[in-house]
Amino acid sequence: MTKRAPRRTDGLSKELIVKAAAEILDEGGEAALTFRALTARLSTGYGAIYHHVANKSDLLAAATDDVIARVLSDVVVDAEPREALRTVALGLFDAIDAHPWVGAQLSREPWRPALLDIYESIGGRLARLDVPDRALFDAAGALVNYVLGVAGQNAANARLLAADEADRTAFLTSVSDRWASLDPAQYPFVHKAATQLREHDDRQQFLAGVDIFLAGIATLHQTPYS
Amino acid sequence: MTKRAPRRTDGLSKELIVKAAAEILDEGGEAALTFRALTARLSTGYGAIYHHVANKSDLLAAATDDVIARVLSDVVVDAEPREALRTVALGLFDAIDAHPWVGAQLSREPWRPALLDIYESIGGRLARLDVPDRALFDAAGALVNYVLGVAGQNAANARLLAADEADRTAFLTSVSDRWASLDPAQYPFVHKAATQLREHDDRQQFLAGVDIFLAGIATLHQTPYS
DNA sequence: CACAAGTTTGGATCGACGTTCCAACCGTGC
DNA sequence: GCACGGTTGGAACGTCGATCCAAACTTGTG
Repeated sequence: MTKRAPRRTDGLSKELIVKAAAEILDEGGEAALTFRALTARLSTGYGAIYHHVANKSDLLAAATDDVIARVLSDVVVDAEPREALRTVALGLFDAIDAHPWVGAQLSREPWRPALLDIYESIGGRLARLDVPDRALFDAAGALVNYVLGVAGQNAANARLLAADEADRTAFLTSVSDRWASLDPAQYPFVHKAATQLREHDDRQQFLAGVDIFLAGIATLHQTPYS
Repeated sequence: MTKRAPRRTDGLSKELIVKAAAEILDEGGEAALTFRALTARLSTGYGAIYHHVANKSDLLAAATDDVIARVLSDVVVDAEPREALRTVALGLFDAIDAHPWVGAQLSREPWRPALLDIYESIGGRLARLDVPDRALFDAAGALVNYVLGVAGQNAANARLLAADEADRTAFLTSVSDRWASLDPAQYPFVHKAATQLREHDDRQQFLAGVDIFLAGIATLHQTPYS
């Protein structure tokens, strides 16, 4: 006669579950989020969780929407558009840097509310930069895709680094050495870039990319579509 | 007494396995590639496959390297750099469009040979565009990340569309309708962009993004780092 | 030609995962 | 005090990647 565990007194809710999921993701990465780990942390069963959440994708999407919404709402509304765009981009970068699983999720299921908000936040501010209407859609898509690309890279890096700073520099020098030892005849660019790879700062490089993009956008007024 | 299946006469090899894996991926998407499906197609056992391949990541990476190497080697070497860059970018786009699993893999494990070749191909041609040395690294990173972002998006779209053209337009109009029905006060940009979303061409939009980056990169000569 | 050593293959098996299903539990209205 | 529906806990199922080992073949050596 095995007794059943006592029923929880406080009610469960989707928010509670999403919060617990985000904690697990932050602590152990994407691989750590399993329904078993969730039931353990919430001391409940599968049934309770599936009653509030459709499936694992739903859970990941909800957690991602949470993070992104927080980032975007933090940006001051009436800042100068060009500066606001850099703030939005950097905010997204930092959030994805702190929660790499967000980056992976954004490039895996891009049709959820989180990406909608990102498009609005970026596209709306581009419009205030006097980007011609016909180019606005393409420009917003390009910038969002650049952010998503960096997001995916960050997530991938976090997946094989244990978020340890010593690991990071060790990894960077090891890759840099491998790049440097490549045949300069076959890989001239990568060979030369090895030094900069070791010394570069992800965040600064990301911002440099945003600036390149913004500079490209600025040329769109002068030379409208032919 | 169950007899063991007869041993295969022709030898297995990593190339053969990678080829079979690529076929399965093209036919059924990423979810279809399982070791069980592989053993069935090659009519062999798990042991034989694991003898030539370390694990599933290794297999996916090898298949991806194959596709990317083929694309990059097709680009004419001595074309005008600016045009060559557009050719490289479009080649990558088309390859990822034809094999969406490549896109997913590139944003999941970006430290493999495939990405190295992409960096070389793009960075090398940027160097011939007289991009200043100090900006070259950032510029190449930006362009590669843009390509990776689009790659991830393409892979995600392919994951929920069955590669059916009718599905695609139906999906596009359905999303477009949802965008159009959003509150214009809360989502002014997305609301307005709904029409262009329905009518847009992924390939052209991708190229427009490449041109924006190239235009931004062109400004780097005139205003060197301060 | 024999036979040992090494390589390649086939498939049983393992543990973990997402998900389904259902009995037990509890609050609420009658 | 009793039925009923929204909730909860956990056993069970099917599938996956991966491991492991014996059988089947190849190669080298005398």
